[in-house]
Amino acid sequence: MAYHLDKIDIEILKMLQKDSNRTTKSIAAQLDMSTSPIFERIKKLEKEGYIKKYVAVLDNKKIGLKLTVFIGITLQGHTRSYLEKFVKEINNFPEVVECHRVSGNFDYLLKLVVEDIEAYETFIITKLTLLPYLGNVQSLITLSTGKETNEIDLSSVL
Amino acid sequence: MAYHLDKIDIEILKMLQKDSNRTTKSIAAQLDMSTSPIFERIKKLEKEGYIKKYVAVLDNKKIGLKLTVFIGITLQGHTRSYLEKFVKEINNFPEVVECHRVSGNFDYLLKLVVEDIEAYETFIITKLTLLPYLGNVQSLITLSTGKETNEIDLSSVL
DNA sequence: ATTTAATAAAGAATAATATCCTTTTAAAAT
DNA sequence: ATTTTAAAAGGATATTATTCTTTATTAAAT
Repeated sequence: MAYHLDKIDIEILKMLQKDSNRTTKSIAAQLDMSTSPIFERIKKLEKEGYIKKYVAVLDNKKIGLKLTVFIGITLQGHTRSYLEKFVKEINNFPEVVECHRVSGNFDYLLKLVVEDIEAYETFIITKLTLLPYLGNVQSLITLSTGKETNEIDLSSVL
Repeated sequence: MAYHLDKIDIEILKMLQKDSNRTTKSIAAQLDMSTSPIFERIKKLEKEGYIKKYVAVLDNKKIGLKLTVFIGITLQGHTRSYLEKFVKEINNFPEVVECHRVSGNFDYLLKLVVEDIEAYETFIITKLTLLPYLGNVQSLITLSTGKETNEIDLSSVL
């Protein structure tokens, strides 16, 4: 039987996806509760998989990875085994942070984070175009980013 | 004068962007150091902005947000003030997790996380299409996601 | 309505970690 | 060689996470 999120769980998730270093004490204070139920709820949310992990969010640009690129890709073949192989290969490329199979004008949409245009081109030449069955490839180079977060909208849940 | 990252800093960042709940003790052990320099380095990485924040990564689907959509948008006008207004409006939409100004076939690329197709359509009708100067709008509906992370490739840095 | 059972919260005690401070080491510069 | 600087080590303290026990609340059953 599946565990169901209640209003308090949602509030906890909202806080933790904004700042996971919040202490149980501070969360408890905000929700007018004691620390134990907060602690237990968080543990349950982790165990049940609602919280997948805790990570540090880095400043890409400051660290030297100044370029984000989206790449739309169409494939020439669409056999199941090939699609799986394609995704598997893509997963080995550390520059690729996202890979989505999509409907619409492309088969796949990739998101890359790299140092600069040169690193991008190197990726295309030495990695991407070596994959077989590659069809059309169209890149969207990011000029500026107006919003970039991982925070999902929990207000619509429940 | 800017602070410069050395090999140890990079190693710390690698660990923390995989799992920010690692204790300084555990990081220190892995790097064969004592806890104090690790602690001080982390504080410096935070203060200098290399680490922007710590967040919990949630399981979108499990929580009920089952659909990711990318939307390519072209605008009819391109005055500076309008572009700024556009981004500002977009920032108020909690469904939108990313908004990039791009070169290529679109002016903007958005990433949305919503409950389902219905929520997506509601967004389009009640929010997106109300924005003025909107040109072409093209959606890529995610069918499946082969990779989705925030981990950037630090092996290329330094 | 009353009792029972089950669940969640509260409160207190302990263990582990973060945080701070002082000392030591190592490296660089004079 | 000596001085100066920065980083690391080591230890002490304050917070927090974690565990356990008790209390309260709710729902179910009689």
